[in-house]
Amino acid sequence: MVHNLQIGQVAQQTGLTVDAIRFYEKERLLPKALRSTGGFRLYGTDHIEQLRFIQKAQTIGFSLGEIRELIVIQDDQVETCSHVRDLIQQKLATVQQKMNELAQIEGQLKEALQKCNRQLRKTSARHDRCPVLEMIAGSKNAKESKRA
Amino acid sequence: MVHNLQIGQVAQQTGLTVDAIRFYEKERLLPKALRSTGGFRLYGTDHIEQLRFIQKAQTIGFSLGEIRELIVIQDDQVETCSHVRDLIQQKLATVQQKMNELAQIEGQLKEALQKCNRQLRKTSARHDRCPVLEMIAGSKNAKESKRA
DNA sequence: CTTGACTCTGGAGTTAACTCTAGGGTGTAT
DNA sequence: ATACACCCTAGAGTTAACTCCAGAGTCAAG
Repeated sequence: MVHNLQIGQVAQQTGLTVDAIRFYEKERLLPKALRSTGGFRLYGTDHIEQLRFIQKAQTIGFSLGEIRELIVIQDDQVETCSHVRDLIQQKLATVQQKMNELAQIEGQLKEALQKCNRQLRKTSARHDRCPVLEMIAGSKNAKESKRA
Repeated sequence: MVHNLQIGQVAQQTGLTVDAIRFYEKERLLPKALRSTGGFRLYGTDHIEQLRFIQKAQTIGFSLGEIRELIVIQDDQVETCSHVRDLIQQKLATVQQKMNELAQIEGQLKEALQKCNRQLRKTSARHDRCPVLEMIAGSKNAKESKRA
C-alpha cells in the first residue's frame, strides 16, 4: 500500500476540506496518517475509502459519534452484526420520530397558508389583520383587539 | 393592565426557564418588562400571551429569528398578510425538503436493517462479517478482505 | 536560493437557543 | 435584624461539525 497523497489531494478526491480531514483524525474517525520527513501527512487509498465510508454513513444519517461506534465495531470480531442492528434500529426510530414531527409542522403550515390565501382573495378585506398571526396567538379570542 | 408577576411565576406559568425569558427579552422577542423599585422585572398577562405566542410559533417550526419577524410584522400596519404568507411558504418548502431527506435516510436504514436481519437468521453464518458495514463501505468489492 | 503553493499546529470562531456561574441585591416572614 | 427564597447582571459554556486564523515550516521548480 503506497502512502503518497498529501492532504490537499485527498481533500480534492473526496470533496472534503483539509480542515475537515484533520478534524476527523483528531476525532479518531480516521487513523493517523504517516508523515513525510518534514511532517506532512501522507495518505493512501485505504484512508480515502475510510473517508468515503464516513461520508456515506453521514448521508445515511449517522452522527460522527455514531460513525465512530460503527468503526470501532468493525474492528471488534464479536457480535458485530447485532450491535450494528441495534444502532440502526435506534437511528430508524429517531428518524421516524423526526418525520412525524415534521409532518405535524407541515400540516400546521398548510393550514396557515390556506387561511392566508383565503384572506388575500377577499378583495374587500383590509389586509392589516392577519388571521394566521391570530391563529398562532391563540385559537379562542381571535377577534379581541390587540393593543395598538 | 396589572404588572405584578415576577419572572419566576411567569416561568412557572409558561413552562419556560427564567433564563429563557430573560434571553427572549435580550433578543427583542419580548418587550422590556417594568421594574420594581428594587429592579425586579414585573410582568402582566400580555407578556404571558406573547410568550405563549413564541412557544406556539416554535412548535410550528419557526426559528426565533423568524418569530421576531412575525412580531415586527404584527406591528406594521402594511402588507401584513402577504408578508406572512411569504414566510410561511418559505418555511413550508424547507420543511418539505427536510422530510424528503429524512425519507431517503429512512429508506436506507430499512434496507440496512433487512440485511442485518437476514444475516442474523442464517444460523450457519458466522456473525463477524457484517453486510451493512460492507454496504456502507462501498457496494462493489464487498468481499474484499479488510486489513486486520 | 528564492519564490510560491502547500502544509503544520494550536486555538478561536461559527450557529441556535439557550443554560450556567459568580457575585451581589431584594422582598418578606419571623 | 436576620434568614431565606428569589432576583439582578455580565459573561462564559453547551452541542455538532466543522471553519478560520496566525505564524511558522516544507516541497518542487527555476
